[in-house]
Amino acid sequence: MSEEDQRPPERARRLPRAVRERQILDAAVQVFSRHGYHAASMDEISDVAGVSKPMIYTYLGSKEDLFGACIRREATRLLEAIQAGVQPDLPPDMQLWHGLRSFYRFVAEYRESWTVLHRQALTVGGAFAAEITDMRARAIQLVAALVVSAGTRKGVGEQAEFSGEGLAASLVGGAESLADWALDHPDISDGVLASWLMNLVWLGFNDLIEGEVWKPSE
Amino acid sequence: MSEEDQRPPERARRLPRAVRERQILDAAVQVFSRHGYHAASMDEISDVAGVSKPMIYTYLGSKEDLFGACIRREATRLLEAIQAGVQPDLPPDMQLWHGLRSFYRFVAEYRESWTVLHRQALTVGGAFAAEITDMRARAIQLVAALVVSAGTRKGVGEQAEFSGEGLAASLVGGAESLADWALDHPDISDGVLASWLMNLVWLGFNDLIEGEVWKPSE
DNA sequence: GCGTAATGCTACCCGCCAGTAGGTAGGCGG
DNA sequence: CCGCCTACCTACTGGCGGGTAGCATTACGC
Repeated sequence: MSEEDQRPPERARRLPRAVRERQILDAAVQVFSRHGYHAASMDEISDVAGVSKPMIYTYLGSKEDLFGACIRREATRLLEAIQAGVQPDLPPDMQLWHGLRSFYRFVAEYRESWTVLHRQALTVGGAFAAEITDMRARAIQLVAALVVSAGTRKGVGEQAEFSGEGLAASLVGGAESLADWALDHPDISDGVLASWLMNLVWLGFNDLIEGEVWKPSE
Repeated sequence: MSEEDQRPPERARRLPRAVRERQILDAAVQVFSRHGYHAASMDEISDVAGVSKPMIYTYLGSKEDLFGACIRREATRLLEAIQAGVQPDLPPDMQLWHGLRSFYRFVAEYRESWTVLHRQALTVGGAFAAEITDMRARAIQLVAALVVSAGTRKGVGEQAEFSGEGLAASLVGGAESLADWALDHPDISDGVLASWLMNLVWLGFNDLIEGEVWKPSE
């Protein structure tokens, strides 16, 4: 055996900073999504990224900074994915339909991003929890606006049984929960998932069991 | 100043084991709900409980054991609270209504229990996540049974647009999410919360914006 | 070639925290 | 008043993991 064979197994060497940063962020999202913020170790992240630990610190700062960078990148991805799918000039139900489809497509494709944002981010006390809560609140406001616009279009104001924000909160939560459920049922398409939710919230059980069906109006 | 004044501030002494265990569990739930499993320290728990650390280990075992004990106690409490409220011989919508009310009453009264069960338990990998997921799955199955019974009663089978389990998952998720939302709006009564959700899932937006209202059939 | 800056590493420090060793004190039967 | 058990404590250890000091190596401009 010559010493030539002894070269270590092809660890990519001397890459530009931007590329390394992306590798690190990818690894971090993966590890954070598996273990959560506190149980994740910088050593494991550096390992998965194929990079030594000091690199992470020189490029992206402390563990908290790194987590923040992950959260912000994935949150941006998610919001952009949804906004790319929605068309503002459609009627409310069709807007909701497209938003939901984009959302479920995103969750299926980037399940680790979703896990970090949904499950792990809230468990880190302080600034991040606030940031995530804020983002979620904005999503709820958005849906609430949709709901209220659907309502006022028909001339219905606020009543005791009809709070836009409360309804939007349940709807968003229902969508999120169905996303979690779908993680364990990967064979169900985003269209079907969105369809279930549309039928539930737009028609309600009462109409569903009468045989009515909501369908996207071409 | 006599030495009499120097006695340490009345830390209750020589209590029977059962009482101490309850104190410890109460403290643990409180601390876990604030910081999550990993960020919570046994020192803080022992401090809050008014007990030294070795007591916890002799009475309740390791940190993981302690967390398990918390989870199981609170889960039992929650399930019993809900089952106490529900009456099996009522029609499906009224069963759901009573279950929801009990649920929201519980969350309002024991918000720390709810936080531990809902937010923190999933972040501990391994056996607990599975345990919680199982419990949640049972809840979903229960609701699914309710939904399907409401459906078959009307002669509706499974269709592409109507999956009992998927619908139940979104419903349970919506209920949980609304519970979280309600934690920030403590002035809203459990009845109102349950009412919103009933109107959403039983009637749907389409009927709601037409002015229809679901009310408990007393 | 040759400085210089960017890329990248090994090897360490140190604080925090789960878990424990070993001892004290109060009640209780005799 | 004497053993003895149970309740309870102070004070420690061992290691895990965030963070860093200091050095090696390559690219690149001139």
